[in-house]
Amino acid sequence: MEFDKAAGGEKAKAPYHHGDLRSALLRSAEAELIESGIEGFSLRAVAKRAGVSHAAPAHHFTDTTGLLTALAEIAFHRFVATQRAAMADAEKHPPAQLAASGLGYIRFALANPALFRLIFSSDRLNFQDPGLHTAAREGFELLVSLVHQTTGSNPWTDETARRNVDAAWATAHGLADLLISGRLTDLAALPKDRHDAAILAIIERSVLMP
Amino acid sequence: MEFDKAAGGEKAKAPYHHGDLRSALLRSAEAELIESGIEGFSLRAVAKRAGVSHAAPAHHFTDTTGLLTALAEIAFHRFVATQRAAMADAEKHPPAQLAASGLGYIRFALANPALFRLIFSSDRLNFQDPGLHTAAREGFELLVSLVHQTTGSNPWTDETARRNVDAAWATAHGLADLLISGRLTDLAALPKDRHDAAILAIIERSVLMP
DNA sequence: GCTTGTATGTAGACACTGTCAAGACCGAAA
DNA sequence: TTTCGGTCTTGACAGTGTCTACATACAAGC
Repeated sequence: MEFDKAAGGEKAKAPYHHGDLRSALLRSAEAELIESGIEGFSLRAVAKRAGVSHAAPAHHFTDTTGLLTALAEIAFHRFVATQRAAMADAEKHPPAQLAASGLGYIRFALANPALFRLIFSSDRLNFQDPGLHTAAREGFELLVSLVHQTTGSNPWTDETARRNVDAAWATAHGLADLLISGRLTDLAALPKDRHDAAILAIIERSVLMP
Repeated sequence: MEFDKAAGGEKAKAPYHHGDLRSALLRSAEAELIESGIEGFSLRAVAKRAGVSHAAPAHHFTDTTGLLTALAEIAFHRFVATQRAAMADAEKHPPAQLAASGLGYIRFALANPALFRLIFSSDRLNFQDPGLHTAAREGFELLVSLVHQTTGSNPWTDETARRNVDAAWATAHGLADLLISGRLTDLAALPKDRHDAAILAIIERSVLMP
């Protein structure tokens, strides 16, 4: 059983009150998701991994949906952070930034397939949840602003620009989803530089410049 | 496909031997999948819907994976058939045929979101199964041949052509997956003709002509 | 006509699952 | 000290997949 160092510095004997069970459960939930997939995900396994009673997760997150929703919120933040990191490594003019964000999108999926599946293909998430809703919106707004800068048209008002958003999103998303399900094997097998170059090329042509 | 054989209506008294339980179970499985989603899918619910004992499905399909794999095989055939139907309605020159197949791809997803999710996002399928493997390959080969005809290069041998396959597939797949998860709401809200036109335009630019 | 074999289903049991209600524990406010 | 609210455990319940043993029906072989 694993226990993180609490602020009190207690050891050996587990105290009745965990101290930071909420985040420990989220960590266990991610590990379980990676190991068993969404369809094999089990609240009780999460509890066991955290070394806690079987009903503890429900106490913190109401039910399975609650726990997965909280985890999805975290995942979304990491997802957007990965996109921003890829952007930081790219040239600073808009088209390159847009393509780089797509590359980050795909990198996150490849590095975290279970989390990617969770946030995009699970029917056990509550998108009414304000935290998850905001986190998801953050990613969308990044994409919109990148398309805006790249094409010079505002997707919030211009329909052609909005179609460019759809196209860029779909291209990156399709590549990500097909890659993690093992369906673009030869693209996946390319060495990193050619792999990235191929992806960037595909994403770039998805947006039509005016 | 192999669904309806004996269109015999429901009898009042069920005989011990159902007669065509295998296909009845597949029909029930599809209905259950639509109603409960993959994550809520239950063998026992399928059995109950078919009016049969709880262990009957396992007898025909070994386990849950077996039943879902058999259903996925049927779904793949319908999926490819929908693509071919869309192609039949389109102009007969290659680029239009390729784009139309993508439109069919997306139409199937919108009409059968549960089946689409099953064949593309489930970890409960056995792709080693010959039937499923063949069915899946059929769709891929259709795409490859369309890209071949459109660009004049053979994707099986030419790498650039292969990247065009990746791009076309990813674009259609991304649009499909995002649409059925309700993420491209304004594209989805367009009237049918403009909806189709927008999709065709996005798919067309995904493939780079030589 | 029989018997027998084999498909096709059923019935029961087991270890799991999520969720609910009730209680045990602990820190701190009163 | 007493009380109280939040944290966590315990026990129960119905529902799950899958295993085993058993029941039924149909079509051969004699």
